[in-house]
Amino acid sequence: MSYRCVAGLEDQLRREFAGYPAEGVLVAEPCPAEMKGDITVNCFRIGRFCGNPMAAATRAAEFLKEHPDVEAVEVIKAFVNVTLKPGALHRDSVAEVETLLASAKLPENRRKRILVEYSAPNTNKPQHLGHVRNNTLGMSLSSLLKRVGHDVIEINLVNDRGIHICKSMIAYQRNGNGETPESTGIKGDHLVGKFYVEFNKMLSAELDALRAAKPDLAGKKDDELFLETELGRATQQMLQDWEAGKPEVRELWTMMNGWVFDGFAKTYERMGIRFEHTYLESNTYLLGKDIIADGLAKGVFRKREDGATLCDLGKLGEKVVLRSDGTSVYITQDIGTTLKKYQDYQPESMIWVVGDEQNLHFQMLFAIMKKLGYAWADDLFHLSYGMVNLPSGKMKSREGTVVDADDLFDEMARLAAEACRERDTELTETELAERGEIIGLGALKFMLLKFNPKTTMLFDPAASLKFEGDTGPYVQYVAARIHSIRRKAAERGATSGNADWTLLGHPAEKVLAVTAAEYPGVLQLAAERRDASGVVEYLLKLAKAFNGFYRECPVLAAEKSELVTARLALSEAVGRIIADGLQTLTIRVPEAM
RNA sequence: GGCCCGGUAGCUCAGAGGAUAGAGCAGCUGCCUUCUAAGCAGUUGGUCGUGGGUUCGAUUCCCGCCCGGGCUGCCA
Repeated sequence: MSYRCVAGLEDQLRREFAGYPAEGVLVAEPCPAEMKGDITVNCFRIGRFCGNPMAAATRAAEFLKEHPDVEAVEVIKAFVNVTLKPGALHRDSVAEVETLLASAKLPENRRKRILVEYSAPNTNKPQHLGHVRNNTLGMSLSSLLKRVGHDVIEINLVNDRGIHICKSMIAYQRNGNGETPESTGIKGDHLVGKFYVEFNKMLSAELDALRAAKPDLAGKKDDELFLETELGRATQQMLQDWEAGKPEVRELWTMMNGWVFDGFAKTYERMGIRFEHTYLESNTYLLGKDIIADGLAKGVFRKREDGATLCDLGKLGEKVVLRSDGTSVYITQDIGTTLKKYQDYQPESMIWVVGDEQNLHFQMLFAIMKKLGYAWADDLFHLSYGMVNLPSGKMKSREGTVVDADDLFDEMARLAAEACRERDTELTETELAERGEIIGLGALKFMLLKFNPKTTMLFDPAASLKFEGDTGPYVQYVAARIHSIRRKAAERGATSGNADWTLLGHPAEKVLAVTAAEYPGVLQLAAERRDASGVVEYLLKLAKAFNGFYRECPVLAAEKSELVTARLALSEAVGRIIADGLQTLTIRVPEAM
């Protein structure tokens, strides 16, 4: 979607200047509010193709002045500010909104099959705000990539085995008294998490006692003393029993993991997440060893004197890929799992949504995959995101300072439902609950997506529970307002058919249309950067432009019926874009607020 | 020590070489018999960490330094 007069200008410049690129370089930008004009053509960008920026601007202004779509042109430095005739402006922006929306799709030859892995929880405790950020980033990125035409496969890789799982199991064995989610009414993941916390308490107590009894150990760290404790040894033994397939351990593990999976399913459902496939680490943790043997034969890896197998990664350093006893390390199974994912789905690109503390790990993983010679290893991407901190500092599971995902959802939904109740006393409890869910969860996701993924963000619960200002509900509110206008228009028999767009020459109408026209470009740029935060910023801008229009230009009370029709058409077009944008971010759109 | 990320208004954050650096919150002023006030209009608030360099032009790119965070295991 582009403005005809700008495309025409580029064609002209191409004829006049031999060096002018075949692919368009001029993008019409919205003209700043304080300047006269609808769109701006920035000729600094094309200066080098046309002599210099000023010459380009002069030539552009000459051409645009004569163009039938153009009402006025003003040149300031190398900026050419163009005032368009309303009919032309709307024709090139919102008049055919379905065409505009469709133009966000990439051409077939640029679409890819992309595997996105995210969430990757452990099954020893419920999910917290950090997971919510991960889940939100992963699902929105997947949705965004699909929106521009890619074939996206969303997968999860659950860490369902290991020493941390055994910790919850040991505590349950000792203190569980046969409790179940059914008998206690506690959501399965929370019940298991309770025993994980209990384990850590018991361990702390034993460590304290140990240090008191043996002063020579007092200076050692908790990790170093783990196997000095009875609890630690029991946990270690349980892990070995699990690996050996000891029936009673496997049985307990299956039961407790089942509880956790039931709990996670509810959390995912509430967020609107559906994975195409969930890999279990208990099935994949042995993968990779055979590849190491191959790599060793090919000379990609080498043996160190002490027997460990390692990979020399130049600037990144050396990475051990097999211990001297021949067992796997973390990266070994990641190598194997990466290959397995490729074999299962043949993606052209793979994305991992994982916290930034694993930046080095992924650099090494990708470097190793390349050294192993896989052609597809050039398109592996770590979507690295920063931690979520609280005003009180970092979240720490052991210190009980985490913000629990389910509790947070409940609180957001409850407050949103309260606000709905104040506005409309007629609503039933069911309706309130539904709206609270849409608005509360929408506000949370929107807030998490507003930040650039890599920034370490601060989550202020008090501020986040407000629904005013640059928030999801602000955008949802515009959707609700538009819906309300449409409903009332329908009641009065007004329609948006055969709109005469030439009537929409009010500055607020033109700004709204110009802003709307930016949407496809915003989606494509966001997808290219693999960062949905641009879409969030854009929706706020569009919603703001609509609110300006809403104030300045009454729709249903316009002076004449033709103007009602045209403004209704503009409102509906904007409503379509807002809904499309929110859905792309996996945020639901309320009909009323 | 080395590598990576960050430092922009009181606070939280946008700004991928371009116009006089933006938004929200907080503060202050107004606006609900008018399509939904979760809204709108206005206003206060800045040596863009710092010192150099490249450029017609630098918050943006390069180098040094300061401050904060992460990583730097035969942990995951």
